Amino acid sequence: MDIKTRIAAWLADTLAQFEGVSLSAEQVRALLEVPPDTALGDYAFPCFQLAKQMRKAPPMIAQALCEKLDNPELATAQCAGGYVNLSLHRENLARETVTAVLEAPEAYGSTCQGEGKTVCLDYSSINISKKFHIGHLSTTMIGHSLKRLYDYLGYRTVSINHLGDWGTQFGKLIVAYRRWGVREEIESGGIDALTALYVRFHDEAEKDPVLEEEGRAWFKRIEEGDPEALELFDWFKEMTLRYAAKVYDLLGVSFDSYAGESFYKNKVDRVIDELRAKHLLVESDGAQVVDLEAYGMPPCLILKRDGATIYATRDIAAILYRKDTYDFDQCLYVVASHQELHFRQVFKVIELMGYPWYTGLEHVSYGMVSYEGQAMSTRSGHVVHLEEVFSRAIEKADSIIAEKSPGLENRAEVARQIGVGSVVYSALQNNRIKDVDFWWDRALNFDGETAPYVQYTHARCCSLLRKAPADLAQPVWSALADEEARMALILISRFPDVLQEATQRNEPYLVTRHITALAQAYNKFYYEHRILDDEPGTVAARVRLTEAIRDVIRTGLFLIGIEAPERM
RNA sequence: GCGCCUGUAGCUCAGUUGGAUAGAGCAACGGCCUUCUAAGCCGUGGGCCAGGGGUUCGAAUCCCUUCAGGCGCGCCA
Repeated sequence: MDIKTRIAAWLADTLAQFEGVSLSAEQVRALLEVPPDTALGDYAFPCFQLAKQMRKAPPMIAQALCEKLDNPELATAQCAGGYVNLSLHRENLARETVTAVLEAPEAYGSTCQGEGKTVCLDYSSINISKKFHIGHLSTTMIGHSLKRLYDYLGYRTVSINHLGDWGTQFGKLIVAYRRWGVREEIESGGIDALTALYVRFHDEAEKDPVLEEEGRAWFKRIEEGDPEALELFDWFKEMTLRYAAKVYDLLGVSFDSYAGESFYKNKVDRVIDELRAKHLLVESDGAQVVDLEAYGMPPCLILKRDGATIYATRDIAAILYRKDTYDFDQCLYVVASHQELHFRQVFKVIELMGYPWYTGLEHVSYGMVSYEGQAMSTRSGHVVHLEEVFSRAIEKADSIIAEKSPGLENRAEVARQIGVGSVVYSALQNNRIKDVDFWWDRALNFDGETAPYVQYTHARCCSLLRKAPADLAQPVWSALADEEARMALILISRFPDVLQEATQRNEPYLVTRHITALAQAYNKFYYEHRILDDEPGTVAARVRLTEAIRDVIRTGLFLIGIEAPERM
C-alpha cells in the first residue's frame, strides 16, 4: 500500500471518531490535494466539505482533526485555515518510495486493473500517397503513448492504422499516372513522385474538367475489381506503406492492424441491412440518412444519392467489425477536433442501433496544426514535412554533441534519440485540445522544458551511477530529509497517480510534465548536494535515490514514446 | 445563421475539476564550473486570468452575456 493510501486510511479512521461524519478511506484519498507551497506540507486535506455534515466551520474542524491525528511514523499535521496540512515522516517517505521503485524498476506505477479488458486505439491513420507532415505527429504520438499507458496498466490493446485507402482520389491518381507518370521514375521517386502527380492532377484539372470525370471512372474500375486499376492501386498503397514504415521505425511506433477503409468496402451491406431492419434509415433528398434531429444534430448520411457509401457508413462498419473481432471495452479515436460532429453522429447511430456498449466509444480529439499562422496545404506547398523536422532536430543534436561530448561512442544513435525525442516531446507537452502553430525556432529549442532536458537529467543520473561505489553501504534514509530530496521523493511517490489520471483523461501530457518536474527536482538536488562524497550511509541513500529517479524518468519517457540515452 | 472548442506574464503553456499569496519554460537582464555531465543551477523584472453581469463562506475554474480567434454544419475524409 502506498503512502498516500495509508495517509487516507489513517485520516478516515480519525474522522470516524467524530459524530456525523462518514467518509471512506477512498473518498478521503480523492480529496487529498497538494498544497500550493511545498513548505506547507506534502498533502493537504480540505475540511470544507465536512462543514455541512458536522455543522461546524472548516477551520474548527481542521483544528479538531489536527489534535486527534497522532501517528508520527506516518506524518505530522498542522491546521491552517480550513486545511489540515500533512508533512510526511521524511525517513519513512525516503525508504518506502525509493524501495518501491527499486523493487520493480520496470513496473513502478503499473497495475493489473485492465486485466480482461481490451482497448482499441485508432490513430495515425494515414492517407495513401501522402507524406507525413507536422500535423500527423499529434495523432501518431498521442495514440502511441496511450497504447503504452494502457498496456502498462494491464489492458490488452489493439492499435489500428485506419488507412485512408478508398475514394475517388485514387482514381485521380491513376489518371495522373497514366498521363504523365513513368513507372521507373515513380518507383525510384517514391512518395514524393506520387505527391507530385497528385498536385499536377489538381493543377491540370482546373483547366480541363474532363480529368475529374476520368478520375471518377477509374475509381469505379477499382471498385469493380478491374485488374489494371487494382494493380496500380495496390502499387501506390505498397509504396506508401514502405515509406510510412521508415517514419514509424524512427518513432518506434507499430500497429496491430492496418485495416483501413478499403477493408470495410464489403462490410457495409450489413450496416445498411441492419439500419433498414431497425427502421433507422430514411430517405432525404434522394440519399439515405439516419435522422438525428431529436439529438440536436444534422442527419448522418449513410448512402449517397448514387447509392454509394460514405465514410460514416464505413466507420460504422468498422466499429461493428472491431466489436466482433476484438470485443473491445473501449475504442478510442485519436483524430483531430474538426471531426467532432462526425464522431458524435456515428456514435449516436450505434446507440440507436441498440448496442449498449456505445459508451465505450470515444473521440480523443486534438487541436488543429498550422504553420507560421497559416493552415497547411500539400497542394500549395505550405507544409512542414515530418522528415525535415526530424532531420533538422537530429542535425542540431549532433552538432551539440560534437561540441559538448566529442568522444561519444554511439553519437549518431544518440543524436537521433535526442532529435526525435525533442519533436515528440513538443507533441505531448500540452493539453490535446490546444491548437498548435508550428515555428522552426520553437521546434528546435533544446532548453528548459524539452526532451533533451529530461534526457540530459537521465544521462546525468546514469553517469553518476557509473561512478558510484560497487559495494554500497546500508542506506541511511534520514540523509534524504533535505528539501531538495523531499521534492524529488514526493514526485516519485505521485507517479502512479499521474499514470492513472493520464489514462483516465487520455492525456499523455500529464506524464510529460510530471517527469519534467522530476528532472527539475533532481537537478536542484544534484546542485545542492555532493552525492558521492559523504558518509557511506548518506552516499548509499543518495545513490539509491538517483537510481530511483533514473528509473522513473526512463519509464515516463518510454510511456510517451521517447528514448532515454545513457550518455549524451 | 446555428453548434462545438479556445482566450491566463512579451511568447508557448500549467493551474490537482469550486479552495490557501495564480505557477513553469522561452525570450531579456545579472550571477554560478581547479569537485559527481553548465543540454545544468540561482536571482531580477514581468498579471484587470479577454470585457461585463451573476451564483456563495470562497470563482481563472460554475451560469448568463458581449468581444476575439479556431473548427464544423449531407452526397470529401
